[in-house]
Formats: sequence, structure tokens, C-alpha cells
Amino acid sequence: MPPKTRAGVSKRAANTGKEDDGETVGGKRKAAAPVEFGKKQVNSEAPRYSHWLMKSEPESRFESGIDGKFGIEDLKALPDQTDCWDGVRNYQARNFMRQMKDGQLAFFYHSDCKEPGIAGIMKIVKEAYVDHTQFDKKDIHFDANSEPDNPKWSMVDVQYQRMLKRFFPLSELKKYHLQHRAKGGPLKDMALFTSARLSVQPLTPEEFDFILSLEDKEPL
DNA sequence: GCCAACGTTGGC
DNA sequence: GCCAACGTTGGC
Repeated sequence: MPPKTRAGVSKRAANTGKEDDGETVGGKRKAAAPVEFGKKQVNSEAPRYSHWLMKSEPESRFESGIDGKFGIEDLKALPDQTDCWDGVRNYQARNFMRQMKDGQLAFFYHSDCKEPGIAGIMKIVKEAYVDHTQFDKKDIHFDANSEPDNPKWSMVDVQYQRMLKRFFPLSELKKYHLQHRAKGGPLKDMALFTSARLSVQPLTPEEFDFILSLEDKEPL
């Protein structure tokens, strides 16, 4: 149930709902999109991603009197170690969740905390369905502009898989990213850096595998 | 349909 | 706490 990022609903949202289907993202801006996912695909089909990274804030931070903290330890502690990833209020992030398939893996990323970085791995165990919090007036993610017969926001269920053998700090990932950008390598276009604020991001298998391989390496 | 203003994210 | 980056809104 925890809202994973603070993404509140904009008070100024006066949405007609027209931006909400398909791959087109809310904004019309050409979005500095070094990765192709921002663009509308000419031949319809959205690219099929197989791996993901999802951000959540593991440390307490009160907003409207509500603590949105949710780290990987919180997920691990739940019954079935499973939870719904509610509270996403960004179209790009939502659209990625809608592409997620049962059984796919996602990194659990800790954001907005002392040590941001990747903490562990989870699995998608339920594909996108209606995020109920958009209709709950008392929920911090309530969206007055979303109509029950045409809900704007979706969520997926995720299940804890395991912690990484060691934590991968953002700072370390960034060093690799910069190296790879200069000389080539799997992390050269990683969304964590090219679309830094996106809370749900796709990873290529190469990115995913490379990051996993760091488990057996010394911290850079 | 452009774009300035506003609000949020999230690293530092 | 600061503030750069950038998505979203809404005036024109």
C-alpha cells in the first residue's frame, strides 16, 4: 500500500483524460530522449522490455502527516513478501508498468535517502490493474480528476526476490555510466541517468546483467 | 501548438 | 535545505 515516491497529484491538474491511453506520454515536449522510449513508435508496438527498475523512498519523510517510507525491507516483511506498487502518478512511469509482464524482474531502487542505489530484486507477480488509491480521498495520491469508469492510474504487484550480495550505490553506477558513455559499454544510456527522475524505468537485458555482475566485483 | 510558469523529483 | 532538471498546465 505504500506510495513509493512522493509524486502527489498536481492541484492544477485539470485533465481531460485524453493523454491517458497508449504510449504517448502526457507532455508534448520532444523530451530529451536519448533512449527511444519517449518517442511514439512509428509502427505502433511499444518496445518490449524485459527488465525494470523501480524507485521507492526507504526513509521517513512526512507529507500531509503521512509517512510514505517504503524500502525493500518493508516489502520483505509483508505477507507473501508481496505488495502493490501504488501511487505512481506520472504517465511515462505508468505506461511502463502497463508493459510489465508476469515473472519479469525489477531492481528495487532506494531514492531520496542517505545512500541512494539498488538494494535488491523483485518480481512482477501481477500485471497492471487499477490503482485504487486514486479514488481514495484520504490517500495522499488521490486524484480528483480520475473517474471510476475511466481510471487514469495503474499499478502492478511485486514480490520480493532477494537482496543483492552488496548494495550498489548510485555513485558507483554513475562511474560506470560515465565510463561507458566515454568508451562504450552497457550502461551508457541507462535511464537512471538519462531520465533521472523517472520512478519506473526499463532496463535492457545487457544493463540488467551488467549490473548483476557487479555483485562479484569490488566496489568501484 | 507554443512556451512561460509552476510544481515535483531527487541528488548533493 | 538548495536547486537543476524536467514534466505538466494553461494562457495566448
